[in-house]
Amino acid sequence: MPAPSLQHEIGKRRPFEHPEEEALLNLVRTGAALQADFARLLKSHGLSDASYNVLRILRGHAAIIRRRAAGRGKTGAGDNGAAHEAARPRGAVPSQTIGQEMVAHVPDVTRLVDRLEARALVRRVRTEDDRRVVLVSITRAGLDLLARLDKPITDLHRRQLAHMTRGELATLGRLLTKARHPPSAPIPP
Amino acid sequence: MPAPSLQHEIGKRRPFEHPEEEALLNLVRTGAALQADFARLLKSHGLSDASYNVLRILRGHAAIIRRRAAGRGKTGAGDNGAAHEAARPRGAVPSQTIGQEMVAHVPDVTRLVDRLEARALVRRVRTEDDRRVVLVSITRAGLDLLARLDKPITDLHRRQLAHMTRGELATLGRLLTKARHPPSAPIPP
DNA sequence: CGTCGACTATCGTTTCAACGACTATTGTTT
DNA sequence: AAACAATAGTCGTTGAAACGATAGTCGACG
Repeated sequence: MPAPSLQHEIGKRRPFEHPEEEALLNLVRTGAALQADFARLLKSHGLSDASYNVLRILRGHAAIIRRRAAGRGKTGAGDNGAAHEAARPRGAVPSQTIGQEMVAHVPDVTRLVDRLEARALVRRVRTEDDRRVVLVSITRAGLDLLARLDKPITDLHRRQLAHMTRGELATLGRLLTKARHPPSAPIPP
Repeated sequence: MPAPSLQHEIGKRRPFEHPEEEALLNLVRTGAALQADFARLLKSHGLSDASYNVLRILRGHAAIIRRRAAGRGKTGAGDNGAAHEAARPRGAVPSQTIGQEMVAHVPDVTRLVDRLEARALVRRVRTEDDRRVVLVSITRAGLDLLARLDKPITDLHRRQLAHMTRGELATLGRLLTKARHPPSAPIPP
């Protein structure tokens, strides 16, 4: 069965006037469809897209600390080397950093962290240095949840595009990156 | 300036293990970024993505009626031929149809139509035939709003992908369509 | 040393989406 | 014809996103 045309798919009665419009709609729809499956998987574990993103960021920073410590040898330098998650969490990042690294700009990290903290997936700690900032770090429970999600997510991703060849994926990636980065400045507000 | 790699863009520290994962993330992110500009344009006119979609659907159905009437000659057959928007609206569709034709599945068309009706962009009418169904049709104000949006939207779309060649757009479109339609059944619930 | 300006995070509020329960109406079955 | 199931839409409620205003804190500067 050949793939149905986009025009037919959305019940459009007139063909597209410009190839840019068709490609754009195609791109947005495809992205949304693929992400919908992803979001459904997350929701089955009680996570939204944004909250999952926060957890991933926090795990990433925790991993940095862990790698650095490992590189310096078993005995941690400077921060000392408590074996398990200490009261002073390693890999804690200010809320602001979370907001910057998120895929979708979320103007209210506080509420997001609130909900995660209520479920004990993250932890909040105030620093002595700068009492304005609140450091957020992922807890053991949060790491466990992510670990449980890793395999299903990888499987889903690979399954979603399993029917594409390596060459197609490479071409697609190249074109997407180019599409996202116009030579001129991004669209003005 | 070469396009920055996706890996660097999201602050990822490890390269992607599988090309599928990278392509997928790239696809989702690109679609979201492009749609964000679109949503911003809509919002500047007080419309959300979903409400715009509803209006487009209604206009599409109104256009069908208009085209049919024109094909049959000036004197409309069956539905009669009032010149301007009559009290009994042409091109009215049940709410259920709207829900089916929308790009994103919205489980509550009622509220969506509520808000549009409150702004006099659509109109609700009950049929005599089946008193359960509510027919929705677009008003003159709704058509005007859409008309005002048409050009900016087309411009935006073309601008967003203006730096791609025809060949690239064609290839991108083909790969996207293939990506969205795996040979196997879609991802199960 | 006190004040001003910039910054960080939180909170109040409004708006919207999602899920489910519920009412009204139609067609079907016996 | 009466009971039944199926359908179309509405409504209540919960949860989350968006926007703006606010309080607390730090650094610089007079």
